[in-house]
Amino acid sequence: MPSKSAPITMDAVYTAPGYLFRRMQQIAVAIFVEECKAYDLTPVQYASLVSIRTHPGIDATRLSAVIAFDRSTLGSVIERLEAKAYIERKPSPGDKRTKLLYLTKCGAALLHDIIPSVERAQARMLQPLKPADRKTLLALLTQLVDLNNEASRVPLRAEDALEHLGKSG
Amino acid sequence: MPSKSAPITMDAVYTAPGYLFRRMQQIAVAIFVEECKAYDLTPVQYASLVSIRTHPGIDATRLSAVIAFDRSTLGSVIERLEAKAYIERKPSPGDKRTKLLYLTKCGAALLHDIIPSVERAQARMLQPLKPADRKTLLALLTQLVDLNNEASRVPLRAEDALEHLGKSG
DNA sequence: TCTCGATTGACAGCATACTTACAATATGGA
DNA sequence: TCCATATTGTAAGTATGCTGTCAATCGAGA
Repeated sequence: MPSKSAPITMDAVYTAPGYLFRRMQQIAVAIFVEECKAYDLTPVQYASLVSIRTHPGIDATRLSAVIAFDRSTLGSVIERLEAKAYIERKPSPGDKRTKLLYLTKCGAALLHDIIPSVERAQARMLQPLKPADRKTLLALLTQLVDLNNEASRVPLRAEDALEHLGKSG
Repeated sequence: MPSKSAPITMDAVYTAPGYLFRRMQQIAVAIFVEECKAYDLTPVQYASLVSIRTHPGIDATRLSAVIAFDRSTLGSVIERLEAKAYIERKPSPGDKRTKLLYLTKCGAALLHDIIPSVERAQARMLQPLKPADRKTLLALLTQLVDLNNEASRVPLRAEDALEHLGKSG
């Protein structure tokens, strides 16, 4: 029975998974922003651009499902990307409510140019670990994120992206 | 069957460490908030309370170093904790600039009561993994966060907390 | 066809998380 | 002592990330 130490020490924080996930996310964003400084693009904006490129003509709601990103927040992200002329919003011919998203030439060029920086950032995040440990961590994290998908407020729904192609198939 | 895959697929996002860290952080916060719903306390507020309890009379700047939390953001966190009467701010006798932070009786009681919920939340985050994998993931993550400490905008400085006890040593 | 429930984008509001800037204060060296 | 420099809390501004709500619109069933 440790009588000298306080009933609750900082270990209750430092060793908690939630704290480590928060710290790691902070670090990951800091590294990403630093590597991509020249392009003034955030991780979320990058993920949005990649998704729109992969699914041209996707609407905002489906995009939010594809990157597991809150629908409300995504509105302002799209706004900023449109302001920077990286994407275009066009009214849907079939549905007056939705606006379809497309990459502009400028956005496609940016995406092409930024890839080396993004890859450098992703590599830097794991660099302190031994190569074998990097693989292990990524595998466990992929597994955990997948198995916990429904626990998040905005579960990933990758298959939603296909719906705008037609719902027959 | 859709057309051929685009030059950049969503894998560029889904398999990136940064994306996995962001997802896992989202999930962790969602689980924490859900488990602690009855107490209306966020993860950051919880970490702040534990730190103030461990280091009574700490000031805001040092607190930010102890939980690796941005100094500016911490201001509003402290404000909210004070508004809920969980902590008190008292002017420092020696330094007119700083305000010292103390847990109130109400705050101490809350901290005592919320612990089971917090532990349930932390357990739930890793629950989908096998016990051995949980240990591995935590160990690798702890290592990675520590080795990447300087990469974050607000590096953890746990030893800073001791300074308010006197700088003679 | 008409109406009810669901969907969509927009908005307001709260809580992190960061940047820069600023005034008040403290500290160390000339 | 005086002054340059540093620290502290605060604030404004930007960007996630979530909760609600709302009007417009759509779709399905009576």
